[in-house]
Amino acid sequence: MVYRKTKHVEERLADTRKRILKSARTLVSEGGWGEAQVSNVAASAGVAIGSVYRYFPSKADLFVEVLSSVSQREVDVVASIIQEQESPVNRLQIAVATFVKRAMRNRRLAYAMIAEPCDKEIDSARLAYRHAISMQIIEIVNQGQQTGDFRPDISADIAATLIVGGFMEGLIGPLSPLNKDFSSGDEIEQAAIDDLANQIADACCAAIVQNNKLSTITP
Amino acid sequence: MVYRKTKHVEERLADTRKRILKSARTLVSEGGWGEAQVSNVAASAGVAIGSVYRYFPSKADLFVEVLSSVSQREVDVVASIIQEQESPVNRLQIAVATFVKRAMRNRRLAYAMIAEPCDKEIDSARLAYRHAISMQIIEIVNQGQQTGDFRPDISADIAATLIVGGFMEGLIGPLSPLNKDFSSGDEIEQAAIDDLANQIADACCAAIVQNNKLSTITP
Amino acid sequence: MVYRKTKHVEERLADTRKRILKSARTLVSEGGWGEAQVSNVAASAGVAIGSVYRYFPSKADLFVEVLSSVSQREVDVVASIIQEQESPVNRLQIAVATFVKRAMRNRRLAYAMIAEPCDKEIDSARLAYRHAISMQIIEIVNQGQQTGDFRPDISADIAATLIVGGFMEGLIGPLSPLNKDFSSGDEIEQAAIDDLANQIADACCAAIVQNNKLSTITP
Amino acid sequence: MVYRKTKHVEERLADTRKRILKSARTLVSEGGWGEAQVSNVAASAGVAIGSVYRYFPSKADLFVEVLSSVSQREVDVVASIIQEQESPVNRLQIAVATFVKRAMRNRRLAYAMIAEPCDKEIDSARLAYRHAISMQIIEIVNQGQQTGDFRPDISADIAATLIVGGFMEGLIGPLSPLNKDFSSGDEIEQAAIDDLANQIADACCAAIVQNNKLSTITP
DNA sequence: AATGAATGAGAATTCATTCAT
DNA sequence: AATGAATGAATTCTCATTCAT
Repeated sequence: MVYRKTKHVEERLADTRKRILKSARTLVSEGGWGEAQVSNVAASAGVAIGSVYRYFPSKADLFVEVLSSVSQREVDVVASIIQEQESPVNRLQIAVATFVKRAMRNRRLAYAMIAEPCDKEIDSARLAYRHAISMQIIEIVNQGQQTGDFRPDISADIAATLIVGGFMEGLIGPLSPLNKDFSSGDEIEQAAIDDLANQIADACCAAIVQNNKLSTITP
Repeated sequence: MVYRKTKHVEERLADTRKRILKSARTLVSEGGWGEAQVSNVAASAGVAIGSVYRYFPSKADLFVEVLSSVSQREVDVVASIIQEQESPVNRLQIAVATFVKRAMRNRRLAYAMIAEPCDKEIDSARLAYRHAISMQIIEIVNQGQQTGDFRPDISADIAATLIVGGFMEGLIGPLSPLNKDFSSGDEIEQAAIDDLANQIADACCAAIVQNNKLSTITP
Repeated sequence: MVYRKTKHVEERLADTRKRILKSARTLVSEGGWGEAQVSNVAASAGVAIGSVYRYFPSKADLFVEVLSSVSQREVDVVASIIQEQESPVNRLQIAVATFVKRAMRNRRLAYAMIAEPCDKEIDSARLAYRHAISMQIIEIVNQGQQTGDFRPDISADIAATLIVGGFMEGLIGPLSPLNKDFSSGDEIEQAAIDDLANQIADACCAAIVQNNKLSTITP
Repeated sequence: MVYRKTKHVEERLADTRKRILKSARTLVSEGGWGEAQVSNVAASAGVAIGSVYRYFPSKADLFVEVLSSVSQREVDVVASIIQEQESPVNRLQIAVATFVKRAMRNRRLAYAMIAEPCDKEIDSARLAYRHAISMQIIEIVNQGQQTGDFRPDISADIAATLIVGGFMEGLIGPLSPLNKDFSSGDEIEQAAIDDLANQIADACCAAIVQNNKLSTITP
C-alpha cells in the first residue's frame, strides 16, 4: 500500500513551510541578518530547529528563498509597470520611482536585502536579484531605443547596469539623505521620500533619453 | 633620561607596521575577507599576534585601514584626473574609465573592497570610501554644470550618486561580463577590459551631458 | 503537534544540568577558581563546551549558581537551627559552630566560596551569600534582644555584621590555625576543629549576651 | 676601580622607585585592580616598562609592596593609638573607629586593599595585612584582660579575629550602608560615616568588655 | 641603566547542523 | 514527521615578562 499524501497533510506541510519563510522574513525585516539565525526562525515559526531543516536544506537555502521571494515581488512590480501603456520614458520613470518608494516603506528590510553584510552564500542571491531587476530595465531600454526615445549609442546592458546601480546607490549610498536614518527608528516624511524617488527616477531617465526634453512624471 | 627614538628604531617600527598592513592587504587580495584573520596576518607578517594588537587596536581597525588606504589611492587617482586640463566631459570619462580599469587589474581585491560580504565594522569604511569617491564626482559635475557642459536640471548629488552607483555596479554587478570570472583565476583580455571601461565611462558621461553630442574619448 | 517533553527526556536534561553543576563544583572544590574553566567543566561533565552554554548563559552564571547552591545549603542549615527549640544564645552558638565545622569539612571549597580571588561577577554572588547569612543572624539577634538575652544597646545590623565578619575571619583569616593548612592536603584533627569552632561560637555569643554568664554549649 | 654609587645617583634611584610605587598606588586607588597593570604604572610614573622590572621583580612584588605600605600606615596608626594613655576599652574604641573612618576617606582604595578580587599573589599580602592588624588588636585585648577590663574567658586570638573580621565586614560587607556606594562616585556624609564608625567600634568593645557598662567615646 | 617593542599562551563564546528519540 | 539537545571548530583579544638596542 503506497503512502499517499492526503490533501490535508499536503496543506499542512505547505502551511508550515510558509510559516517558516514568513518568520524568517520578519526576523530579517526587524533585526537584519544578525537576527537571521535558524533557532530564531524555528522559535518564531513555532517549529523545531530540525523541522526547519526538513523544509530547507540549509540556512543559506532558507534565506536565499526569503531574499528571492521578497525580491521577486519587486521584480514583478517593475515588470507590471513595463506592461503599461506608457511611453518608455514614463515607464522607466515610474518603475524606478516606484521601486525606490517601495523600498523606503521598509527601510530595514531593504537595507538587509540590498546592502547589509551577510553570509557569502546568501549574498549570491542578491546578485541574482539585481540581475533580475536589470533584465527588466534592459527590456525598457530596448523598447525605448527601438522607439527612438532612448539614445542608441549606449548598449542596453551598460545602460541598465548604470541605472540599476545608480538607483540602488541612491537608496543606500553614503550621499543618500535616506541613508543617515537607515538604522534609526525615525520615520522619514513621505513627501521627502516621494521627492527623492522622483529625482532619482528623473535622473535615470535623463541618462538615456535621446534629447534633453525630459518630462517629469509624478505617478 | 628621556627615551629618544633613534631613527633606526623608528624605521623599524614603521616598517613593521607597514609589513602588517601589507600582509593584511595581501591576504584579503588573495583570499578575500575569509582569510582576513588576525592570526593569519601575524603569521604572514612574521610577528606575534600580540604585535598586531600593538599596532592596531582591533581587527576591525586594521582592516579598515587596509580598506581605507587601498581606497584612498583610487580616490587620489580620480582627484588628480579632476585637476587635469580637460573638459568636464573628458575628465569624467577618464576618471570613470581609469577607475574601472584599475579595479580590474586586481579583481579579487576590488571585489573585496567594494562588494564582498564582510564584518559590519569594516563595511562602514566602504561607505566612507564611496562617499569620498562621490565627492570627487560631485566636484566634476558641479564644474560641468557651471561650464554648461552638463545638464543643469539634475542635482549634482543625485547625478554623482547615479554615476558612482552605476560604475560600481558595472564593475561587480550581475550583468558585468567581468563578474562571471571574478572568483576564478582566469585573466580577462586587456582589450575587453578597456572596451568595457570605456563603455561604462561613456554611458556615465552620456547620462549628464547637456546635449546628445557625446564625444567618446579613449584616453 | 505540540512537542511534549517526555519524563525520560526531562530527566536526562535535568541530569545533564546537574552533572555540569557538579563537575563545576568539584573542579572549584579541588583546584579553586583557577581550575574553573568552561572547557574543564565540559570535559569533566562529559559534554561539549557548547552544551555548557546551552544550560548556562555564561561562565559567570554557571559559577554563580555553583556558589549560590553551595552557599544556600549553609544558609538553610543555619535557618533550620534558628527554628529549633533553644534559647537565642544556644541557637547562635550552635549556628556559628555548625557553620564553622561544616566549612572545615571541605576547606578548599570553603576558601574558594569565601575568600579566594575570583572573577568580579562571581564575587558579587559572595556578597549576596554573606547577606543571606547575615539576615539569618540578624533574625537570631532580634529574637535575643526581645527575650532580653542579648544586649539591647547594639543595633541588630551591626551586631550581625560583627558576628558574620568575625566567624568568617575565624575561618579563613591569618590568625586562624586552620589557615596555614588551607591549601595543603593535610587533614586537621577533628577535635581541634571542634574546639576552634566552639571557641569562635562562644566568642560570638559573648559579644552580645546581656550579662557575663556565658553558658558554653557543646552541641 | 670599583664602581661606587654616588649619593646623587642613589637618590635618583630611590626617587624613581618611589615614583613607581606612588603611581601604582594612585592607579589602584582610582581604578582598582583592573587598572593595576604594569604598563599603566610605567606610563604614569614616566618610566619604561622594563624599568619597573628593574626596581621590582614582578608585578606581584610591586603591588604587594603597594598594599603593604598602604596597610602599614594603617597598622601604624592603630599601633600609635595603643600607646596612648587611655583605658583599654577606649583605646580599642578609638582604634577601630579611627580605622573605619580612615578607610572611608578613600573608599575605592580601601575596597581594593580589603575586598576587591585581585591576583592570587597579591591577595596573600592582604592576609599579612590582616595579620598585622590582628596583632595590634591582640595586644590591646591582652592588656585589657590583664587590667580586668576585658573578659578573661575568651582567648585573645579569637577575640581579635572576631573584632578584625567584624569591623572589616562592617566596612565592606553586604549590610554596610557604605557598601552600596562603594563603586559610585557619590560621597557619603561625614556625620553618617562617623556615626557608623562609632557604632561598629562600640559593638567591638561591647563584645569583650567585662561588664555591661559600655562607655561610648567619641574621639 | 634605561628603554619599550615583541612575545604568545590562554580562555570565552557562537551557531549551523545532526540525529537519537 | 517532528523534535530540540548536543556538538565543537573556529577566532578574537589580553597582558606580564623579556631582551636587543
